[in-house]
Amino acid sequence: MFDCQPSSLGDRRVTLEHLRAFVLLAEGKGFQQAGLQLYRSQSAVTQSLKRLEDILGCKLLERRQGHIMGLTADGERFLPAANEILTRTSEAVSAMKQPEIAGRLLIGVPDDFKVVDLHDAISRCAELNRNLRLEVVSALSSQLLYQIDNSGLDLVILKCLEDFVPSDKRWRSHLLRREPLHWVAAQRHVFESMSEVPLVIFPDGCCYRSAALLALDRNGKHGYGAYVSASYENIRAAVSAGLGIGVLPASALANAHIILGKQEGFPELPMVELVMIQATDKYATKQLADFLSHSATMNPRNVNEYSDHNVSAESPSAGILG
Amino acid sequence: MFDCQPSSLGDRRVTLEHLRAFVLLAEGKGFQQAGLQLYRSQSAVTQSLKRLEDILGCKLLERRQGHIMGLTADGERFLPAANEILTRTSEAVSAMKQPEIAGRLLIGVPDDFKVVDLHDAISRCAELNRNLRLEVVSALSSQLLYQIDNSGLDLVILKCLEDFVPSDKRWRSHLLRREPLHWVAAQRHVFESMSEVPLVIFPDGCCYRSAALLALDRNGKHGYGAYVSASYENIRAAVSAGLGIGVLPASALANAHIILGKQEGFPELPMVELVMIQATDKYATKQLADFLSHSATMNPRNVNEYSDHNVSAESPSAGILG
DNA sequence: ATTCATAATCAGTTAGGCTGATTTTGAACG
DNA sequence: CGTTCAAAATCAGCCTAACTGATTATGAAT
Repeated sequence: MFDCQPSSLGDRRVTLEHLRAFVLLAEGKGFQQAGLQLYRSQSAVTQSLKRLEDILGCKLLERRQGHIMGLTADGERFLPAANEILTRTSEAVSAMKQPEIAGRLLIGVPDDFKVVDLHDAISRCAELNRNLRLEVVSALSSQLLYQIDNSGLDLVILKCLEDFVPSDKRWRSHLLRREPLHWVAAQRHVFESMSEVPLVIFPDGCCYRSAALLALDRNGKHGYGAYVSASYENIRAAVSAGLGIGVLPASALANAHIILGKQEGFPELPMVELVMIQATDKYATKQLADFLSHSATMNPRNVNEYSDHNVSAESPSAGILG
Repeated sequence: MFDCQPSSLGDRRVTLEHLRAFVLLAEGKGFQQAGLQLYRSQSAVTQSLKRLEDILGCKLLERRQGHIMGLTADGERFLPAANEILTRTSEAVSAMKQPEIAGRLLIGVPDDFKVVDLHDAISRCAELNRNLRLEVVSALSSQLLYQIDNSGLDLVILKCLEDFVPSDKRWRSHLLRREPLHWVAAQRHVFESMSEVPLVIFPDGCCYRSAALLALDRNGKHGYGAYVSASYENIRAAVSAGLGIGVLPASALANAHIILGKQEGFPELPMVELVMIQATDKYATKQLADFLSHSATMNPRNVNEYSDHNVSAESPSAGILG
């Protein structure tokens, strides 16, 4: 009965399952869908979240009864922590399931990609394997590929277009993430009406850039770099400021951005992929690859968080404003 | 049946209760004792740990069947992660139980105390309360006390002797930690045989220092600073190197250190306390104080970790001292 | 209004985990 | 060596938290 002793162990009533339910629900797919992923009934998910809310003493989900819902302010506050806890647990457990990773490994990561999550995952891996020495090299995706043979990289993570995924038979590669590429801008533009397209774009060698130029070419249009930067922050800011039309993957959109699609006459862009390549066949390389590919950090769910509060991007929270 | 789907949610079989059992057991108090703290039977704890070990696929505890036991290498690897997960969960949950902390608070922390844990807790608090702006000021404990009135500090954490705990009625204070102070050295020394005592000690203003000098005084001995430093690292190293006799709290001992007690004729030292004082009566100050005092980081269990592997500090290795 | 899609509710069932008793183990004695 | 002791492992039965399935409630869309 007195379940709530103030022991240093925290409130023992919350379980990881509660957090999982919440995190899944926070994606806004609904109770039914969440239940499917948890191998539980819709009813169970409902009760689970209710229990969690009871324990925390606050509502987490905004439910305008009936259809869809968004997160409450409290929910928004709790979500990052819940994700963090689940990620750490998942990583710690899977790290224990295999022998300790030891040795020295060289990792190549793209410097034109949002890599903070990646860095977190790498550092947690090092924490769980104290005898593992990791060295990270950062370069443009296009260059990393060439460096594999020269620089003795063990594991390489790079982004590329679905049309051109490097598939050397010597290497094992894993698809970490896959998402659509979009034309984005601050306001609506009509493709046909533009003679030249002012692009807000990454430097030469970036595959987003080549995809964009190729697509324009095919449609007999000419694009020019109105704003070029290797930093996501800058690119997003430039697009928001209306300096031109950007080319960004779904996860990198700021909420001020508008997607230019068929209606505006823009050609379709290919999917982009984040690929991990095992360049050496050391056992430790394989282990590290396993760790990273299983890491929840690589999960698209954790991707869509930016500096600006990207609250419930797809729920009708607009209602609050109007 | 197929409980182990490789979903991004991790292995759903592990529960926080498993981790709690493990963490408690890792302290080496035994299954019975752990059960008591968990309000469970010894049998339940045994089964819980067994299940965890089954799931992880490795043994965590070294059990020389019958009596006491230590951690296996795997257990050693898992413990920090388990602690981290429990700490974060506990903090996140208790943070949600109260309204968000907002505002700007000034915290004073002692710079002559091992404060990394404290810093971690503070930064996690800031993460859970994005509208809270925390500013940390570091100073000697003795100085912090005087600064309360001048510097507008909201919350002050300082160490002091049990004999002199500042207890102004205007302030609410919490005891965070309490532990014995010891004379320590690299080898055995006999108190009586020393004319002057070479001390490895913190600078003037440190309460360990005053406690030591007072104790020597009462016994008609004279001490001098053979090595003075404000850094714990330096102090420990100097003691290990045999430069003199140190005065350290239990949690700050390196494992090469020997405690000099009654047998050697050394006088008893007072207990030292880590005290937190609410200097302003803002609501946010109270909330922050609650957060920090409930934080598992403040738990003595998490304290005893130093650079050198301080494995099983109080298991039968105590025999070394006696 | 009707339909549809979804979430909430409720009662009955189930299974995971707990308890309490018992057995096993190893250490400490004489 | 056998005895005693303390602590962990094992086991069978039980209990409760949580799940299921059916039903109801709700709001949006037509």
